[in-house]
Amino acid sequence: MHENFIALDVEKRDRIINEAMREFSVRGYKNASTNEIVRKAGISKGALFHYFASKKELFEFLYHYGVGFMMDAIEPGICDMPSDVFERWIEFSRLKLKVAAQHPDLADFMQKAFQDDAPEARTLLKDEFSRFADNFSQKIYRGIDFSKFRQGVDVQKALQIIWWVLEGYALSKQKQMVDLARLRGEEGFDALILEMESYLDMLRVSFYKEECQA
Amino acid sequence: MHENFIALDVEKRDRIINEAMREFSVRGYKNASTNEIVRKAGISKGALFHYFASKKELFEFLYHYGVGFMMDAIEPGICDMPSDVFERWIEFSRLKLKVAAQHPDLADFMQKAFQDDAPEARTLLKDEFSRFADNFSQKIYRGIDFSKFRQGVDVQKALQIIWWVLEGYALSKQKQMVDLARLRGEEGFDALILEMESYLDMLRVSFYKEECQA
DNA sequence: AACCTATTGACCACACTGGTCGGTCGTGCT
DNA sequence: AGCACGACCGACCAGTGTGGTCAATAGGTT
Repeated sequence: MHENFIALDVEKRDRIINEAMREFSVRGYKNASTNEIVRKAGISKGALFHYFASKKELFEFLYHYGVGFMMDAIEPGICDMPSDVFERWIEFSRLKLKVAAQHPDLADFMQKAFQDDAPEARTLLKDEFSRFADNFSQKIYRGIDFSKFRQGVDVQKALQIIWWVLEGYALSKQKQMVDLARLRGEEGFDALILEMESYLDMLRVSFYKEECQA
Repeated sequence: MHENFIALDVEKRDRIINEAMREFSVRGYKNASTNEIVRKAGISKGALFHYFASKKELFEFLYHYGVGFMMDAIEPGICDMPSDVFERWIEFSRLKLKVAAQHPDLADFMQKAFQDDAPEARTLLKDEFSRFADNFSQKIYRGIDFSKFRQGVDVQKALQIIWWVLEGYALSKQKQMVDLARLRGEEGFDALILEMESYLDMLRVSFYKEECQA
């Protein structure tokens, strides 16, 4: 269907993808305006509908593209994850935050698209994402070394707390992340990850047996 | 300005307030439709513009009303808060969650209204909310008993963690809260608060000196 | 020249907007 | 009864923005 589009110059194609994703994520499927997309992407209305038969098809392409992108970005990094929850989840968060910092439009789009309630946006593609998410949640929860936890600690609750702290940190630094990634690249980003680890270290002391806190 | 509206039958007035808040919160200021509001509230178009001179004025009324409501709901409960962070913040969360469970439209509206980027929605009223928020953050942070924390614990980070856990819990149970509040009232709600406390207890053990964990 | 394809942007019918206004109706006063 | 009043109604308005179309064009290749 989208041979025309795929054959496009990479720069132009990426510009269209980015602007379209941004528009969809900011205004939702229904209120997203194709006029606005073509204006921001610097192409003509006709061109957009030359590449994609309809708004819906554009959305579906973006969704498919987004899932694929996320897969490629995260999958290789989580093949063999350590059995230590902290190490594992920090690594996972690092990967996730890196994508979110380097491709904020794409990350926003995927998040919002998943919870968009316009019927046109609620297509079979959700299944695609679900499979992808299930795959991940397996890799995230399967094979954690529970023996490191102190006796008397409710492990399920401990995991939940660790997760909330990771999410909380990520959320609180979201905007900073994007700016930092743009201005300073790796190093500024790594400093934030380090700070995130310092929060988790406090939990490690709390939840792990003393001999497991190395 | 809104004497007509205020003089209205309470039931009708609340219906309009609720539906209007819901519409604004789900679609944002700009995309909210007065047609939809009157339809859902079961009044005529003429009536709405009889009560409020314009869409903007309706929004401002709702905002003002919302701030007042929150004040009345939370203020009395946080006058004399305990110096123990856990007790204090649990109580605060309880109050906040209760409002959110019993008046979800209002809670959503206040949250979304504050971050709406339509210029009409970014009025001086933000100041009103800011003052209200400052007032709260004082009551929340001022006079906490830091002496209970173990030596070597970074208190600022500990507070942050506690906060993230409270937020995380609230977010994860959001939908459940609304249903539970509607179906079972107090008791179901209290069970959730109890569960929330159990998470915090784990942190109390971690962060507090042993003699302060009673 | 002739042909081809990618691209343009003026244009379409239409959906829907916030707001208006002539009119209806119930109520209370004279 | 006649009258005035004000709450309320909903058809209607001009305006805006929509997704999508299509004749015209630009630019390259033969």
